[in-house]
Amino acid sequence: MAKRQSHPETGMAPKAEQILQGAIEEFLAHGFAATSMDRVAKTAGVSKATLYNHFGDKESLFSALTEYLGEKRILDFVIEEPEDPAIFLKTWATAIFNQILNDPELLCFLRLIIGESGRFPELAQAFIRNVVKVGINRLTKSLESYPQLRLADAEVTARVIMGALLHYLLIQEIMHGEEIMPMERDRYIEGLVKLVITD
Amino acid sequence: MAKRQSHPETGMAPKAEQILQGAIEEFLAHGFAATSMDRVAKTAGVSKATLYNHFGDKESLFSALTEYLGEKRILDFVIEEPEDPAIFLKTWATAIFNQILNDPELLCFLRLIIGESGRFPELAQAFIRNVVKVGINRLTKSLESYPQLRLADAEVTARVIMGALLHYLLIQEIMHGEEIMPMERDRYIEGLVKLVITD
DNA sequence: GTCTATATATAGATAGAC
DNA sequence: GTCTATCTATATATAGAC
Repeated sequence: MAKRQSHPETGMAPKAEQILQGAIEEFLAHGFAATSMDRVAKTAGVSKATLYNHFGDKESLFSALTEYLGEKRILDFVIEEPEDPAIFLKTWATAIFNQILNDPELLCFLRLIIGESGRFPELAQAFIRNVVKVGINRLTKSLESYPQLRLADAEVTARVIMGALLHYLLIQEIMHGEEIMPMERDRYIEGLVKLVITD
Repeated sequence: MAKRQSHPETGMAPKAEQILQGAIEEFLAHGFAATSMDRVAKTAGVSKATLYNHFGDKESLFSALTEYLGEKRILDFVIEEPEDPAIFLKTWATAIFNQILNDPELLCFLRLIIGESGRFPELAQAFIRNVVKVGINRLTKSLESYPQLRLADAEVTARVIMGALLHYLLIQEIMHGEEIMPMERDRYIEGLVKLVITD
């Protein structure tokens, strides 16, 4: 019987997983350039040589990390689609807000991937392909399943809704604007739903 | 008669202005941590000592830079408000899109201020106070001047519209998603306007 | 595979001449 | 005020023992 050498879910060697966890903590907190490999090694509890042995260099480690986090956090929300589109929208928005706002790691990941999109355009594009596009396509399909909404352009509507979500997260949470431009979550969701529901 | 020692508009010493221009180029391209003071000095065409003489340290230089850029780029658009709100919205959105999309420096500034909002929360907050909040307040006022829109919540509507704008800029331009999720600007504006205009 | 110790480059910041 | 030259710390990355 062989010894277990890889994680049953991620298929990763235990040491690699351990390194990645340390790397996530450091990179999410400080960004790419301000994170040193010394600190990653220390946080992960391994030596620097081990770190370099598993991931060739700093950029490769960072790529592996964003890939890992991008795959875990899919915005591909599947919720029931009740008859009333207003209820659907409110339920959907509330669920996705709660999920993201209770996941500070995801908020930091968003900041990171945006902030590094100049140096690492391919990573930002992977995020768009695997997360943003999937989520918007799913929402577009859902919107299209409600013909009574009489939407002129479902995809644009889906993008606007995602944009509203993003705006809230970016201003209130990521950029620390809560006290400067306070806005209650329920009021925001309510207003957004009413904007989409034309009656 | 005294020699002219400061810029007539910014009130800055010529050398300080020169340094700032070099700093803008470097910081916008590489972010805070990845930008070295050596490179800033070289790009600005001064020695490192001169640089430190004008701006005490790297963080102070960065703060001065974000303040400078934040004051120049106010999203406080004042356009005429025609009778038809649909025309107003379309004109407003088109103008602001054109302004921002033709200003790559502003796009990089957005990326920068978001990316560094972890290390420099106060700078992000200053940006929100001086740029985002002002712009949203102005738009809210404009929306309120059209009672025929019968908006349930003008401020939320203004935020959603700004969010739609931001989403487009972020996905298409800043994160290089143009080829992955193509979307024509006019189609997007059209759809956004139709969403707000309930008829 | 994992460690300690180290090589080499470059960072932020300053001293001292002019 | 501005420069050249330099200090000190720390960065990425690797060599070599085990």
